[in-house]
Amino acid sequence: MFVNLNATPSTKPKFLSELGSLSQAEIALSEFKYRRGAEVFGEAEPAEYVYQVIEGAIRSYKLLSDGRRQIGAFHLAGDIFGLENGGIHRFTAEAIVDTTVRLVKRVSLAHIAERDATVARGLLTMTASNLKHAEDHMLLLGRKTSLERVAAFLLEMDVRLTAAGVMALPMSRRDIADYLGLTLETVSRALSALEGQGVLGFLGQTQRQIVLLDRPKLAEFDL
Amino acid sequence: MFVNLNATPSTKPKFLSELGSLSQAEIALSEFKYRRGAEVFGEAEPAEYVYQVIEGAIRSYKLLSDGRRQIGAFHLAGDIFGLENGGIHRFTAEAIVDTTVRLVKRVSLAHIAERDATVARGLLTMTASNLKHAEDHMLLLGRKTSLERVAAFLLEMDVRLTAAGVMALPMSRRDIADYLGLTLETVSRALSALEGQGVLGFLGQTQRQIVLLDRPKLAEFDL
DNA sequence: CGGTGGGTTGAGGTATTTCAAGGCTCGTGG
DNA sequence: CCACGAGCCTTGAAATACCTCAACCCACCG
Repeated sequence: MFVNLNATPSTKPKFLSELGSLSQAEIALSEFKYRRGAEVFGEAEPAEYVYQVIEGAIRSYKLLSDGRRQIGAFHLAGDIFGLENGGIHRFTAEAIVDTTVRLVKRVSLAHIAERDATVARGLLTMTASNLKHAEDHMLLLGRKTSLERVAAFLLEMDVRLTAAGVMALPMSRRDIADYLGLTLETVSRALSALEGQGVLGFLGQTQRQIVLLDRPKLAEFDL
Repeated sequence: MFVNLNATPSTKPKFLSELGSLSQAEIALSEFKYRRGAEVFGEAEPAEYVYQVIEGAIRSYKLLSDGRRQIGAFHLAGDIFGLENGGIHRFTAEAIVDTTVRLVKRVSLAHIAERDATVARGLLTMTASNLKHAEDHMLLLGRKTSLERVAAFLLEMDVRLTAAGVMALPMSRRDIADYLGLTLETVSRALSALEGQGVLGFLGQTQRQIVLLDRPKLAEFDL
């Protein structure tokens, strides 16, 4: 669709080594670029590739027939996404900002896993780690208050993308809201509340750069 | 703790064949019985066994420090649970009613998967199917209304345990509520509403036996 | 510059929770 | 055999956390 591609068969199968430290088998690798907002793949589409974010950020989500959206995960630099055991994608994936991904053909991966137990174990480990994330997120969505959700979100992102003391969020308030099962206003209010309590501060006026001033206090909100 | 055990080393490794049609390797198998309310394993405990429900029902859940509970799944006859890739349980599992389980030592399973690709694939398939369930449940918890959640729950249970036209739920309203991220009163009201609309009816006065009178109409509530 | 895409904040509305009362079933013990 | 309490469920009324609607601000961009 908007697949603003930029085919660049890479020569080093570095991707594999990320995928759970695998063998050095040769696999067709390419890099693609997606523009902000572009769809990488759609829910229920056959899964032809597995992806790794090189730079940028991806959201993967499900939609209800009336447009309600639930984001299941954000994928940041280094993350692998689009891995499906059955051959069908169960989320739609979109670039949040301009994003570069590396990709491998799913079938060739399955092929390799067939004879290489290390690769097979890597696939299992990745699936299990996605499962753990989903399980924790169920608890958040089912039982946590808005403040607790936002605090948990900040703590999660802090680990994943704070550099030089500041966390630069690629996603909008709406994205955060759809990840946390809230509205964007509620997210905004929770962030303001945390700012008011001196737990965090904003940098620049775009409000996407956050400095965590009091991590221990923030952690108290995340039960 | 309450492990009301009833050790009975089984002789037929039928368990394996359930686990994704695997090989016929010999594995130590046992059956255990848990009384209603008994804990099978606790969250964060080392995972020594993998379990299969023979008869009865299990709930697995997470707790917040203040007691809020989120049930991640119900395990009914035939279901396998407690499978962890890392060696630690991420849920507490309890018997909802008197329950018989079969169990295998986790390590021996991992051992077998090491050399038998079929077993390894079975583990991956199971993990992936747990993941799919969790992903769908995130959408439910994050974005569906109480009526939609209850409708989805009934449809899920209908597939899994309706016999002779009636669905006999093993779990209480509180369990359902903690599965759906609601309160027990809200669940009760939603069920009453569906009954009022002629979508379902109750059998007996324990209210745990449900007859689905209008499946298509019920499905309309599940977006 | 005007418009568009965020973001914040206020006011009011509402779905769901909380609190409370009452009913039914079942097991236990007098 | 009946009384009693515990567990479970339903229903009503009141409270509230979050949502909706709306106004406004700011940055960015053609």
